[in-house]
Amino acid sequence: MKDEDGNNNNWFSRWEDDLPPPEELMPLSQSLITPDLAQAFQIHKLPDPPGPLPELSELPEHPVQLPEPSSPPELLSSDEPARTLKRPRLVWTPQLHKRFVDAVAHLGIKNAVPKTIMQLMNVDGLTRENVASHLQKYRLYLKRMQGLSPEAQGQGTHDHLFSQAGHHHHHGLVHHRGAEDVFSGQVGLTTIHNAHHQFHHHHQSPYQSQGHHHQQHHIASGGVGFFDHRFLGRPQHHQGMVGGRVGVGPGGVLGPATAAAGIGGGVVQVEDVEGSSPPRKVLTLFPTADD
DNA sequence: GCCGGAATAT
DNA sequence: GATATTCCGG
Repeated sequence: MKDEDGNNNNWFSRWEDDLPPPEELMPLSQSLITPDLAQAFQIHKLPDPPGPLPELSELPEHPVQLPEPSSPPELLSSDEPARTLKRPRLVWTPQLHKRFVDAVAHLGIKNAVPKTIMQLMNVDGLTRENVASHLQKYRLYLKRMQGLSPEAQGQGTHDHLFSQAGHHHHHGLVHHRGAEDVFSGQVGLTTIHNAHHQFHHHHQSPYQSQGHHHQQHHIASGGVGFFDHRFLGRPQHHQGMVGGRVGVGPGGVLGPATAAAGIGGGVVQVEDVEGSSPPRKVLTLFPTADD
């Protein structure tokens, strides 16, 4: 136990120092235990044992996987479907939310319905109900945005991310009123250009390989023109029933079923990045891997 | 019966 | 407050 007072502590002392800022990177497999459980046990952070902890730098290309509970603490026979088990609450991490927003943006308002969004998001284990619930909240968020000055919108002075991703624990003098630190995705920061389907990222898709559906959208930020009108009238382009079934019905603890959908179509996303004198833009293919 | 959306519950 | 579940109309 040599402690050199400063920076030569063992991992135990500095394990959280090494944690990259949430804004930097965030593994898509965040909850090792269910939020409920964590809450019930009043666990806020779970010190990962010194072992193979989720690699932050090893983000796979895209097939997003929802963290699945290995199994409820209770007994779970290896052959019991346990169709009465409840799946843990979904935690909408910024990454997931971004996928959601991207999906919604790419679908027209006409197609931006739970099922379609869910399919586009292509997240393993994500249910239609999950999306529906989130969508409901998202719409409320948008509605509140409507009545705000354009400044206030992009002005996400504090781009709060809800979920337990960027937990601040400051209680003091931050009195907010109105909708400031609510949803705040990069909704107001992201510009989506329509691009021709140039790329074809195909990953393993055990379930389906749908063709490409390319939707073109222009989402400008800063303007009051949210994705409102452009939302209101989109040529539909249904891809028909994709057989993408991600696992589990009721309570089915879906394993690491890597359900990936071949999201064809290359929609390029352009976002402004600050930090340098000349703001630069970054292109991202739709099925953002770097989210 | 499936789905979407709002209301309501946890 | 966030997410889930229920309810109801289409």
